[in-house]
Amino acid sequence: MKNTKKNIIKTLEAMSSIENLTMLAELKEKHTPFQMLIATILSARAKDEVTLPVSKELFKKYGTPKTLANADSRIVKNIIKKIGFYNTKTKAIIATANKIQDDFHGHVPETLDQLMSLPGVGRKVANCVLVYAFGKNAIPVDTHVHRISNRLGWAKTKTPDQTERRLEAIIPRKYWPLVNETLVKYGKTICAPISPFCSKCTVAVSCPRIGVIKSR
DNA sequence: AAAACGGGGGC
DNA sequence: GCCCCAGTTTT
Repeated sequence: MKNTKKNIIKTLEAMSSIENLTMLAELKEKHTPFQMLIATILSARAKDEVTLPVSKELFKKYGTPKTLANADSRIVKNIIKKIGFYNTKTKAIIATANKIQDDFHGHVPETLDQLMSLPGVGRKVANCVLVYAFGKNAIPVDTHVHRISNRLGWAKTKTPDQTERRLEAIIPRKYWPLVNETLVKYGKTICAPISPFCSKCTVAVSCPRIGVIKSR
């Protein structure tokens, strides 16, 4: 099957049959943009089942830029310890809270460049905040999106950055926010990194199986 | 381009 | 006990 825009949209719709929301889509319901930002920073290379409860626990004490900016790093470190990379992440989220206070009047910025200027925020986290916290058009590319895009032949790329450019070129803007949500859900369940459940994949017919890229 | 950061969950 | 996990920063 050729990678026309119509076919890609059809494939995305076919993959969206999975009913569970991603962690970020779930968090969106009851959390502020600042809390979405912090939870997204914390989620890097960590599992949702750990990140979710830890984030909620953190927000009980430090749920605003003001409170987190002035937090005791030892207490924060202890709360988020289970996530891993906790030294780095503690420093990052406190510094980010301070920068939001000092440079952005206490509000999470809404542009990609400004978000990426925050400590601990790279392109993926910034794009996630744009999509999940502010409802803007962007395509956050994590390992799931990168892996599946390459398996399906939508992209033949080495880096997530290249994948993002490619997807933005071949997918109409109005579908951009769906790409991350759909592919992450699909990647967690069917199109797994190591042993994908191809027998249960509803879009296998569209999958050229151009090699199986490494999990990381 | 490669290394460092990391505890917890799954098997 | 070993491997993996919604990346980012530093070397």
